[in-house]
Amino acid sequence: MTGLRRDNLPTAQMRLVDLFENWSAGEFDPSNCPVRGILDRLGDKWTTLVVIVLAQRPHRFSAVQRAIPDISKRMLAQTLRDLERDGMISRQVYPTKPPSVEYRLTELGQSLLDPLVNLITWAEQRRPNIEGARAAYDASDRA
Amino acid sequence: MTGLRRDNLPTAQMRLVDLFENWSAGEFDPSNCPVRGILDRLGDKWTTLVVIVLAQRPHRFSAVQRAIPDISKRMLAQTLRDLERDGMISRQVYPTKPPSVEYRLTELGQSLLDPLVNLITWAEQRRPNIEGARAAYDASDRA
DNA sequence: CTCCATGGTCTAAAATTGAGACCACGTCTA
DNA sequence: TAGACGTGGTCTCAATTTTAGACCATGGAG
Repeated sequence: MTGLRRDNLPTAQMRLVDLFENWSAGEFDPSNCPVRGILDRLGDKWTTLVVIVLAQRPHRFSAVQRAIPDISKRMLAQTLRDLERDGMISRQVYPTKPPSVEYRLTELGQSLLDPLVNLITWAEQRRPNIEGARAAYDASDRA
Repeated sequence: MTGLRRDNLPTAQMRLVDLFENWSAGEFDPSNCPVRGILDRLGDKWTTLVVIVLAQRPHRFSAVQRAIPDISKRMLAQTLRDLERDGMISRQVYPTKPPSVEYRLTELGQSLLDPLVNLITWAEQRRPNIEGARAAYDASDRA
């Protein structure tokens, strides 16, 4: 019940309602939702950070590691592999001794930068709100 | 070497370069980066999905669970608690028997919808590219 | 009396992640 | 000539996180 009144709804919300209805219509299998499969990867804790680093300029494996000191080699290798598989970055091997490998954003990877910057900008702008809310919550008895 | 030429750089990338330089300037401690703390939560695998569900309308605990069948109660409870702590959703208890609890987006939560929709739109538009890249990668010997 | 639904918590098992050793190779230093 | 170092990783084992599902108190319906 309580159908949704779509008038007076902000644009983003309306869009989300539409999306959700479409998903639900096609017997929405959340674990099969393609958008979710993509969003999941972005939420990988390391993925966005690596993309931001590669947005500066192409990096070699160990340069990325230096830029993100607290990533383990294991996860860095995996993150880079996943990003390459998704076509977001390219991997170029130079046959020097020892061989060096350069990772760089593809056009697809570049195209992620716009929405990513939007999100970061939002996080920056809303940071005071969020930190305030956290402090208030922690000060209350629920903490 | 290869300092960055900032002319001819797309806007988003330039912005990211600036951000990164600011971060690095202040002896960038990635584990202390506030924006990262916020982005980490959004990448929580369940967080965005819950936000999308609550963007439709307020939901009760079990309604959210029905909307996202493959989330465990434990993680749903935790995700909702974290979102409440961050001031993104509000929790309203109605003293019915048994008591029911309603979760709804706050203004802060609503404000996330815009960047979130951008990201989802990007994912939708680029889905063919990404799936194509995945198929190509898996078909190659690296798989 | 029994079953259902409410909003969770708790425990044990499964999955993911992290720390760090290890590798082959060549080059630089002593 | 012997070590040590840097390259881009992989491998193993331990620590952390997530999941599945039992459980709880309450009250209403049958």
